[in-house]
Amino acid sequence: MKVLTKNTDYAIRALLALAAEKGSYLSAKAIASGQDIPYQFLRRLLQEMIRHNLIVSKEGARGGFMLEKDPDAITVTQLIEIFQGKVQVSECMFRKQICGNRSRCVLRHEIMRIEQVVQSEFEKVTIGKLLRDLEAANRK
Amino acid sequence: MKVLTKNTDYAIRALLALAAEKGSYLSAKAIASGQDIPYQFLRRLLQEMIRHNLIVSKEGARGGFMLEKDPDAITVTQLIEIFQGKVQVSECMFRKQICGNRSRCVLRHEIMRIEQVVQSEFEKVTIGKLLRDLEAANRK
DNA sequence: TTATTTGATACCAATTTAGTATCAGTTAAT
DNA sequence: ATTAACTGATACTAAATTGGTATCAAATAA
Repeated sequence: MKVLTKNTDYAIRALLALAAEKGSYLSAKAIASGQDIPYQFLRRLLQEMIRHNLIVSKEGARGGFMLEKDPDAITVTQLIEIFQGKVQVSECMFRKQICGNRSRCVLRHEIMRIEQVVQSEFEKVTIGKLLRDLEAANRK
Repeated sequence: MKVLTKNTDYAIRALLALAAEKGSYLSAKAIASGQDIPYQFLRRLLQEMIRHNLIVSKEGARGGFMLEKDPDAITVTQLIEIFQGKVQVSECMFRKQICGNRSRCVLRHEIMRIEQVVQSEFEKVTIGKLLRDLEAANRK
Protein backbone atom coordinates (compact mmCIF):
# COMPACT_ATOMS: atom_id res chain seq x y z
CA MET A 1 0.00 0.00 0.00
CA LYS A 2 1.64 3.12 -1.25
CA VAL A 3 0.40 6.20 0.55
CA LEU A 4 1.99 8.88 -1.60
CA THR A 5 2.07 8.61 -5.39
CA LYS A 6 4.77 10.19 -7.54
CA ASN A 7 2.43 13.11 -8.16
CA THR A 8 2.37 14.05 -4.51
CA ASP A 9 5.97 13.11 -3.92
CA TYR A 10 7.18 15.33 -6.78
CA ALA A 11 4.85 18.14 -5.78
CA ILE A 12 6.29 18.23 -2.27
CA ARG A 13 9.84 18.32 -3.61
CA ALA A 14 8.97 21.06 -6.08
CA LEU A 15 7.36 23.14 -3.34
CA LEU A 16 10.40 22.67 -1.12
CA ALA A 17 12.60 23.97 -3.91
CA LEU A 18 10.31 26.97 -4.38
CA ALA A 19 10.14 27.62 -0.65
CA ALA A 20 13.93 27.62 -0.46
CA GLU A 21 14.07 30.14 -3.30
CA LYS A 22 11.41 32.38 -1.81
CA GLY A 23 10.86 35.77 -3.45
CA SER A 24 12.27 34.97 -6.88
CA TYR A 25 10.99 32.96 -9.80
CA LEU A 26 12.33 29.49 -10.40
CA SER A 27 11.82 27.83 -13.78
CA ALA A 28 10.29 24.39 -14.26
CA LYS A 29 13.51 23.38 -15.93
CA ALA A 30 15.57 24.39 -12.90
CA ILE A 31 13.26 22.56 -10.51
CA ALA A 32 13.17 19.47 -12.72
CA SER A 33 16.92 19.16 -12.97
CA GLY A 34 17.54 20.12 -9.36
CA GLN A 35 15.04 17.67 -7.91
CA ASP A 36 15.37 14.95 -10.54
CA ILE A 37 11.75 15.14 -11.65
CA PRO A 38 10.71 14.44 -15.28
CA TYR A 39 10.30 17.87 -16.84
CA GLN A 40 6.97 17.50 -18.64
CA PHE A 41 5.47 15.65 -15.72
CA LEU A 42 6.51 18.45 -13.40
CA ARG A 43 5.00 21.05 -15.72
CA ARG A 44 1.60 19.48 -15.29
CA LEU A 45 1.93 19.35 -11.53
CA LEU A 46 2.90 23.02 -11.43
CA GLN A 47 -0.13 23.96 -13.52
CA GLU A 48 -2.32 22.07 -11.12
CA MET A 49 -0.80 23.85 -8.15
CA ILE A 50 -1.42 27.20 -9.82
CA ARG A 51 -5.07 26.29 -10.19
CA HIS A 52 -5.14 25.59 -6.47
CA ASN A 53 -3.43 28.90 -5.68
CA LEU A 54 -0.43 27.34 -4.05
CA ILE A 55 1.98 29.00 -6.48
CA VAL A 56 2.02 31.73 -9.13
CA SER A 57 3.83 31.89 -12.44
CA LYS A 58 5.43 34.42 -14.74
CA GLU A 59 5.47 33.66 -18.45
CA GLY A 60 8.26 34.31 -20.92
CA ALA A 61 12.02 34.40 -20.69
CA ARG A 62 13.29 34.55 -17.10
CA GLY A 63 9.82 33.48 -16.05
CA GLY A 64 9.06 30.67 -13.69
CA PHE A 65 7.18 29.83 -10.56
CA MET A 66 7.02 31.28 -7.09
CA LEU A 67 5.38 30.19 -3.87
CA GLU A 68 2.13 32.04 -3.27
CA LYS A 69 1.05 30.70 0.08
CA ASP A 70 2.85 30.66 3.39
CA PRO A 71 4.90 27.42 3.45
CA ASP A 72 3.45 26.66 6.87
CA ALA A 73 -0.04 26.85 5.40
CA ILE A 74 0.62 24.12 2.85
CA THR A 75 0.02 20.69 4.32
CA VAL A 76 0.68 17.28 2.88
CA THR A 77 -3.02 16.55 3.38
CA GLN A 78 -3.85 19.32 0.90
CA LEU A 79 -1.40 17.92 -1.62
CA ILE A 80 -2.81 14.43 -1.25
CA GLU A 81 -6.28 15.81 -1.85
CA ILE A 82 -5.16 17.63 -4.97
CA PHE A 83 -3.21 14.77 -6.51
CA GLN A 84 -4.81 11.65 -5.11
CA GLY A 85 -8.28 12.74 -4.13
CA LYS A 86 -9.77 13.12 -0.68
CA VAL A 87 -8.61 10.60 1.88
CA GLN A 88 -11.28 7.95 2.17
CA VAL A 89 -10.93 4.52 3.62
CA SER A 90 -13.62 2.79 1.62
CA GLU A 91 -16.86 3.75 -0.11
CA CYS A 92 -19.27 2.14 2.25
CA MET A 93 -17.70 -0.94 3.59
CA PHE A 94 -20.60 -2.31 5.52
CA ARG A 95 -23.72 -2.50 3.48
CA LYS A 96 -27.29 -3.49 3.90
CA GLN A 97 -26.46 -7.19 3.89
CA ILE A 98 -24.47 -6.86 7.06
CA CYS A 99 -25.80 -4.02 9.08
CA GLY A 100 -29.33 -3.87 7.77
CA ASN A 101 -29.50 -0.15 7.43
CA ARG A 102 -26.85 2.10 6.06
CA SER A 103 -27.74 5.00 8.31
CA ARG A 104 -27.26 3.16 11.59
CA CYS A 105 -24.10 1.48 10.40
CA VAL A 106 -21.95 1.71 13.48
CA LEU A 107 -18.89 0.05 12.00
CA ARG A 108 -18.42 2.86 9.61
CA HIS A 109 -17.54 5.03 12.61
CA GLU A 110 -14.42 3.00 13.23
CA ILE A 111 -13.30 3.52 9.67
CA MET A 112 -14.07 7.22 9.70
CA ARG A 113 -12.15 7.63 12.92
CA ILE A 114 -9.03 6.26 11.25
CA GLU A 115 -9.63 8.47 8.24
CA GLN A 116 -9.48 11.40 10.63
CA VAL A 117 -6.29 10.20 12.28
CA VAL A 118 -4.51 9.74 8.98
CA GLN A 119 -5.65 13.10 7.73
CA SER A 120 -4.64 14.99 10.86
CA GLU A 121 -1.21 13.38 10.94
CA PHE A 122 -0.51 14.54 7.41
CA GLU A 123 -1.88 17.93 8.33
CA LYS A 124 0.92 18.37 10.84
CA VAL A 125 3.43 18.05 8.03
CA THR A 126 3.73 21.38 6.23
CA ILE A 127 6.16 22.53 3.57
CA GLY A 128 7.48 25.01 6.11
CA LYS A 129 8.21 22.31 8.66
CA LEU A 130 9.86 20.08 6.07
CA LEU A 131 12.05 22.94 4.90
CA ARG A 132 13.22 23.72 8.43
CA ASP A 133 13.96 20.05 9.09
CA LEU A 134 15.90 19.96 5.86
CA GLU A 135 17.95 23.03 6.70
CA ALA A 136 18.67 21.69 10.16
CA ALA A 137 19.90 18.44 8.64
CA ASN A 138 22.12 20.28 6.18
CA ARG A 139 23.75 22.34 8.91
CA LYS A 140 24.94 19.20 10.66
CA MET B 1 -6.89 8.52 -2.00
CA LYS B 2 -8.56 5.24 -1.31
CA VAL B 3 -7.04 3.48 1.66
CA LEU B 4 -8.77 0.11 1.32
CA THR B 5 -9.19 -1.57 -2.04
CA LYS B 6 -12.05 -3.95 -2.84
CA ASN B 7 -9.72 -6.84 -2.07
CA THR B 8 -9.31 -5.79 1.52
CA ASP B 9 -12.86 -4.56 1.85
CA TYR B 10 -14.29 -7.88 0.65
CA ALA B 11 -11.82 -9.88 2.74
CA ILE B 12 -12.93 -8.10 5.90
CA ARG B 13 -16.57 -8.74 5.12
CA ALA B 14 -15.92 -12.39 4.34
CA LEU B 15 -14.01 -12.83 7.60
CA LEU B 16 -16.83 -11.18 9.53
CA ALA B 17 -19.28 -13.65 7.99
CA LEU B 18 -17.01 -16.55 8.93
CA ALA B 19 -16.46 -15.21 12.43
CA ALA B 20 -20.22 -14.98 12.93
CA GLU B 21 -20.58 -18.60 11.81
CA LYS B 22 -17.77 -19.88 13.99
CA GLY B 23 -17.34 -23.65 14.26
CA SER B 24 -19.09 -24.62 11.04
CA TYR B 25 -18.11 -24.42 7.41
CA LEU B 26 -19.55 -21.69 5.24
CA SER B 27 -19.38 -22.01 1.45
CA ALA B 28 -17.97 -19.36 -0.84
CA LYS B 29 -21.34 -19.22 -2.51
CA ALA B 30 -23.08 -18.47 0.77
CA ILE B 31 -20.59 -15.77 1.68
CA ALA B 32 -20.75 -14.23 -1.78
CA SER B 33 -24.52 -13.96 -1.84
CA GLY B 34 -24.78 -12.93 1.80
CA GLN B 35 -22.19 -10.18 1.56
CA ASP B 36 -22.80 -9.18 -2.03
CA ILE B 37 -19.29 -10.03 -3.20
CA PRO B 38 -18.61 -11.30 -6.76
CA TYR B 39 -18.33 -15.07 -6.38
CA GLN B 40 -15.18 -15.76 -8.40
CA PHE B 41 -13.43 -12.76 -6.98
CA LEU B 42 -14.19 -13.95 -3.47
CA ARG B 43 -12.88 -17.43 -4.25
CA ARG B 44 -9.47 -15.98 -4.99
CA LEU B 45 -9.44 -13.94 -1.82
CA LEU B 46 -10.36 -17.00 0.22
CA GLN B 47 -7.52 -18.99 -1.35
CA GLU B 48 -5.14 -16.21 -0.45
CA MET B 49 -6.34 -16.18 3.15
CA ILE B 50 -5.83 -19.94 3.38
CA ARG B 51 -2.26 -19.47 2.26
CA HIS B 52 -1.84 -16.97 5.08
CA ASN B 53 -3.41 -19.35 7.60
CA LEU B 54 -6.29 -17.09 8.47
CA ILE B 55 -8.89 -19.66 7.43
CA VAL B 56 -9.13 -23.35 6.56
CA SER B 57 -11.26 -25.10 3.97
CA LYS B 58 -13.04 -28.40 3.45
CA GLU B 59 -13.44 -29.64 -0.10
CA GLY B 60 -16.45 -31.35 -1.63
CA ALA B 61 -20.18 -31.20 -1.03
CA ARG B 62 -21.09 -29.42 2.21
CA GLY B 63 -17.57 -28.10 2.23
CA GLY B 64 -16.59 -24.50 2.74
CA PHE B 65 -14.42 -22.25 4.83
CA MET B 66 -13.93 -21.73 8.53
CA LEU B 67 -12.00 -19.24 10.57
CA GLU B 68 -8.69 -20.65 11.74
CA LYS B 69 -7.30 -17.82 13.85
CA ASP B 70 -8.79 -16.04 16.81
CA PRO B 71 -10.86 -13.14 15.38
CA ASP B 72 -9.11 -10.80 17.79
CA ALA B 73 -5.76 -11.83 16.32
CA ILE B 74 -6.72 -10.76 12.80
CA THR B 75 -6.04 -7.08 12.26
CA VAL B 76 -6.89 -4.85 9.34
CA THR B 77 -3.18 -4.09 9.07
CA GLN B 78 -2.53 -7.76 8.29
CA LEU B 79 -5.22 -7.78 5.64
CA ILE B 80 -3.85 -4.63 4.05
CA GLU B 81 -0.41 -6.23 3.94
CA ILE B 82 -1.78 -9.35 2.30
CA PHE B 83 -3.92 -7.62 -0.30
CA GLN B 84 -2.27 -4.26 -0.84
CA GLY B 85 1.30 -4.82 0.23
CA LYS B 86 3.11 -3.40 3.24
CA VAL B 87 2.14 0.11 4.23
CA GLN B 88 4.77 2.47 2.87
CA VAL B 89 4.48 6.18 2.40
CA SER B 90 6.93 6.59 -0.46
CA GLU B 91 10.02 4.82 -1.75
CA CYS B 92 12.59 7.36 -0.77
CA MET B 93 11.08 10.74 -1.04
CA PHE B 94 14.11 12.81 -0.38
CA ARG B 95 17.03 11.88 -2.51
CA LYS B 96 20.60 12.86 -2.99
CA GLN B 97 19.65 16.07 -4.75
CA ILE B 98 17.99 17.40 -1.65
CA CYS B 99 19.56 15.84 1.37
CA GLY B 100 22.94 14.94 -0.04
CA ASN B 101 23.16 11.56 1.59
CA ARG B 102 20.42 9.03 1.83
CA SER B 103 21.58 7.68 5.15
CA ARG B 104 21.37 10.97 7.04
CA CYS B 105 18.09 11.92 5.43
CA VAL B 106 16.23 13.40 8.35
CA LEU B 107 13.00 14.14 6.52
CA ARG B 108 12.39 10.50 5.98
CA HIS B 109 11.83 10.20 9.73
CA GLU B 110 8.73 12.34 9.52
CA ILE B 111 7.29 10.10 6.86
CA MET B 112 8.16 6.92 8.69
CA ARG B 113 6.56 8.24 11.84
CA ILE B 114 3.27 8.64 10.00
CA GLU B 115 3.64 5.20 8.50
CA GLN B 116 3.80 3.89 12.05
CA VAL B 117 0.74 5.84 13.15
CA VAL B 118 -1.36 4.60 10.24
CA GLN B 119 -0.25 1.06 10.78
CA SER B 120 -0.91 1.04 14.51
CA GLU B 121 -4.36 2.55 14.06
CA PHE B 122 -5.35 -0.23 11.71
CA GLU B 123 -3.82 -2.72 14.11
CA LYS B 124 -6.37 -1.73 16.73
CA VAL B 125 -9.14 -2.80 14.38
CA THR B 126 -9.54 -6.58 14.57
CA ILE B 127 -12.19 -8.84 13.10
CA GLY B 128 -13.23 -9.63 16.66
CA LYS B 129 -13.77 -6.00 17.52
CA LEU B 130 -15.69 -5.34 14.34
CA LEU B 131 -17.93 -8.32 14.97
CA ARG B 132 -18.75 -7.16 18.49
CA ASP B 133 -19.49 -3.65 17.25
CA LEU B 134 -21.71 -5.16 14.61
CA GLU B 135 -23.63 -7.31 17.07
CA ALA B 136 -24.06 -4.38 19.42
CA ALA B 137 -25.49 -2.33 16.56
CA ASN B 138 -27.88 -5.10 15.58
CA ARG B 139 -29.22 -5.46 19.12
CA LYS B 140 -30.35 -1.87 19.15
C1' DT C 1 13.83 39.26 -33.51
C1' DT C 2 15.15 35.43 -31.08
C1' DA C 3 15.80 32.40 -27.17
C1' DT C 4 13.48 31.21 -23.16
C1' DT C 5 9.74 30.14 -20.73
C1' DT C 6 4.71 29.11 -19.42
C1' DG C 7 -0.32 27.52 -20.99
C1' DA C 8 -2.94 24.06 -22.75
C1' DT C 9 -3.68 19.54 -24.43
C1' DA C 10 -3.30 15.31 -26.44
C1' DC C 11 -1.20 11.05 -26.32
C1' DC C 12 0.97 6.66 -24.72
C1' DA C 13 2.72 2.67 -21.89
C1' DA C 14 2.85 0.15 -17.68
C1' DT C 15 0.72 -1.20 -13.67
C1' DT C 16 -2.95 -2.07 -10.64
C1' DT C 17 -7.59 -3.13 -9.70
C1' DA C 18 -11.79 -5.49 -10.47
C1' DG C 19 -14.09 -9.08 -12.34
C1' DT C 20 -14.96 -13.54 -15.27
C1' DA C 21 -14.32 -18.26 -16.95
C1' DT C 22 -12.78 -22.93 -17.01
C1' DC C 23 -11.54 -27.38 -15.64
C1' DA C 24 -9.80 -30.75 -12.54
C1' DG C 25 -10.32 -32.96 -8.14
C1' DT C 26 -12.90 -33.95 -3.60
C1' DT C 27 -16.75 -35.25 -0.84
C1' DA C 28 -21.65 -36.14 0.93
C1' DA C 29 -25.75 -38.13 -0.05
C1' DT C 30 -28.80 -40.92 -2.60
C1' DA D 1 -21.74 -45.85 -8.55
C1' DT D 2 -23.43 -41.62 -9.74
C1' DT D 3 -24.43 -37.04 -9.17
C1' DA D 4 -24.61 -32.49 -7.20
C1' DA D 5 -22.16 -29.34 -4.50
C1' DC D 6 -18.04 -27.96 -3.34
C1' DT D 7 -12.79 -26.23 -3.38
C1' DG D 8 -7.99 -25.80 -5.97
C1' DA D 9 -5.66 -23.76 -9.45
C1' DT D 10 -5.01 -20.81 -13.08
C1' DA D 11 -5.75 -18.14 -17.15
C1' DC D 12 -7.94 -14.35 -19.09
C1' DT D 13 -10.00 -9.66 -19.81
C1' DA D 14 -11.60 -4.84 -19.10
C1' DA D 15 -11.29 -0.55 -16.85
C1' DA D 16 -9.00 2.73 -14.16
C1' DT D 17 -4.96 4.79 -12.42
C1' DT D 18 -0.29 6.10 -12.61
C1' DG D 19 3.77 7.69 -14.70
C1' DG D 20 5.72 9.78 -18.50
C1' DT D 21 6.21 12.19 -23.36
C1' DA D 22 5.29 15.39 -27.17
C1' DT D 23 3.55 19.41 -29.46
C1' DC D 24 2.27 23.96 -30.44
C1' DA D 25 0.67 28.48 -29.24
C1' DA D 26 1.46 32.66 -26.58
C1' DA D 27 4.24 35.73 -23.61
C1' DT D 28 8.38 38.17 -22.36
C1' DA D 29 13.33 39.66 -21.60
C1' DA D 30 17.37 40.83 -23.85
